[in-house]
Amino acid sequence: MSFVSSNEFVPDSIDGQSGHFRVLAEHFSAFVCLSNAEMKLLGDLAEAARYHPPYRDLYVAGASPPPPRMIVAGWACQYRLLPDGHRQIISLKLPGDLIWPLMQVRLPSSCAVAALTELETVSAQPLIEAAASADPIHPGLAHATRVMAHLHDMLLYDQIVRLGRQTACGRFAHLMLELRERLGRVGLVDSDSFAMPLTQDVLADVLGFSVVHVNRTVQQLRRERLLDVRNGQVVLLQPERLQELAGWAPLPGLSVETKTAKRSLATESRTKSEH
Amino acid sequence: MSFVSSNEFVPDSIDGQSGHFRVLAEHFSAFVCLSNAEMKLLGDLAEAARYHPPYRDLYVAGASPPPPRMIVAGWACQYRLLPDGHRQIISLKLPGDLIWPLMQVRLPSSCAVAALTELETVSAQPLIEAAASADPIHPGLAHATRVMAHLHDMLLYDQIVRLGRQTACGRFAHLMLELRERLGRVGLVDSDSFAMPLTQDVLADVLGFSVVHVNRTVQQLRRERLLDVRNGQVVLLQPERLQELAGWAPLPGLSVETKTAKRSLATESRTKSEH
DNA sequence: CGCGGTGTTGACAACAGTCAATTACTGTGG
DNA sequence: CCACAGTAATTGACTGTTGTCAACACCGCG
Repeated sequence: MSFVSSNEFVPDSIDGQSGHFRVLAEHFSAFVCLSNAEMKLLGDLAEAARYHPPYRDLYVAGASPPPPRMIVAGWACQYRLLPDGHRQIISLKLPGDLIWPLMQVRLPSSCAVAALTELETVSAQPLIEAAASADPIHPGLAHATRVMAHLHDMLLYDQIVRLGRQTACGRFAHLMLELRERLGRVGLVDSDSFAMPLTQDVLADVLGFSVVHVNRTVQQLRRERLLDVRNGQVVLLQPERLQELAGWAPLPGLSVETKTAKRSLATESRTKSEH
Repeated sequence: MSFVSSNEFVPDSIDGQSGHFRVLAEHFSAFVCLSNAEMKLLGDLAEAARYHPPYRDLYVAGASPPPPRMIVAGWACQYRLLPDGHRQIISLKLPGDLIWPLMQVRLPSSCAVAALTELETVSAQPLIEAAASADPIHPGLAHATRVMAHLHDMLLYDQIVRLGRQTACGRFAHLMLELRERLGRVGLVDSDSFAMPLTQDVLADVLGFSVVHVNRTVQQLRRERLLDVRNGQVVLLQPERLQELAGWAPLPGLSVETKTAKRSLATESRTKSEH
């Protein structure tokens, strides 16, 4: 899988096939130790990448779900259009991500999926089948795929918290921290810096802002020397302060459990007198 | 299952056991036709309801997930607390809903779960097992459970769109329409009116508002005679106008497919010149 | 009767969207 | 090499929305 096969239907190969395998291998290895047979399966998948041009819909809301695929290069998103013309991006899909998380049942989704950049995907059918099986041939792939599905849900929760309860800067910082973590799992982060091929227009639809306000927020974070976003490159200048600003907490169960004081709803004392 | 068994650990029985069975049966029947054996299984489950007092945590974020349970009476919610003391409710859990949607793998969730009212739940273990099995003994239960999991994801998408891109009134109206639909599936809606046992404080944390703004929004909708919320009872006065206001679209695949003009991201023309 | 929780209201300030214009960057063709 | 067009980023002015604070009304309950 280290050779680059002829790719006649791949106008601009974003990355070599070996890069595709690397993404898959790194992403799965982040959750589980794979056997040689499982590695080989990923290698086989990586050889049959399919190209998708940028800004093209991969799935239209309400349609019958196509066979599942996994991104090996490029970014995509899941989004919804409102009658008034507004768009909300539900989630960003990065290399290593499954495009349709819905694996339990083949029902149409209320969200469309579109490529945000040039995109290359491979079939995820074997992974889905492994994860659905009670006694899978490839237990490592099965487990990792289930973990990824769980992580997808956690990301949706994060997105809800961002949109519902965070300030502009906190929202932006939180998203950048999420991207660093996710891209880090597939080896696309280099010392708190990573490529983010999103226009401010797209960022606005992720964060629930107007384009202008995305810009204002970037300016402010830049002025305060917390992070820099420029030419599709993000640099986290002060990750610790960003985490504080964003109320960032690492996902439980993946890294070490943080023993921060957990306040329950019952004992919640968000009363007026507290301030 | 029509008799009411002695319930010593149920201080205030919200509803008889037969009511519990009714909720389960109606919810599953909304998606699939159940066999007699499957009905019997639900009946057995309904007899062993467990009581939870209001405003008590059922699950603390980061903890190891307990065995899955399904609500048969009362409301609960999944929520997250931020370091600054703010709370965001991720999703509301109504009668018929699974409390932990995460069925693929037993990993800790980043969100806590709390009862919002007096609550009664039954074990959902048989349902989870059926849904996980490739060749389940109870195919109806299996399929319905998978559909519910899918619906849970769709609800998260709706929540994201509400928080990200809808106006205050639209947000509120959208939530009320969602509740009508969900409660309608378990027979808890009576001609566009239903019980909603939520304080405005809780609504604020669902909708990402301040309490004051929830109140303002309710007032406005009431003034415009679109809906009325009073004493824990919601009345949708003009459902059609509310749907328009909320940009409401029925979920694809469940009811008839609406053939509204779908605009793709690629052909999107939300340009400046359009206005 | 007083108390605590909830709902309601008004005043004010902070935040965020809209509009419109300008600048920066890119690739194209001459 | 430059002019040009098109996209993206940036900025300022203004408006509308939403949060905060503070006070008050209502209600069930002891």
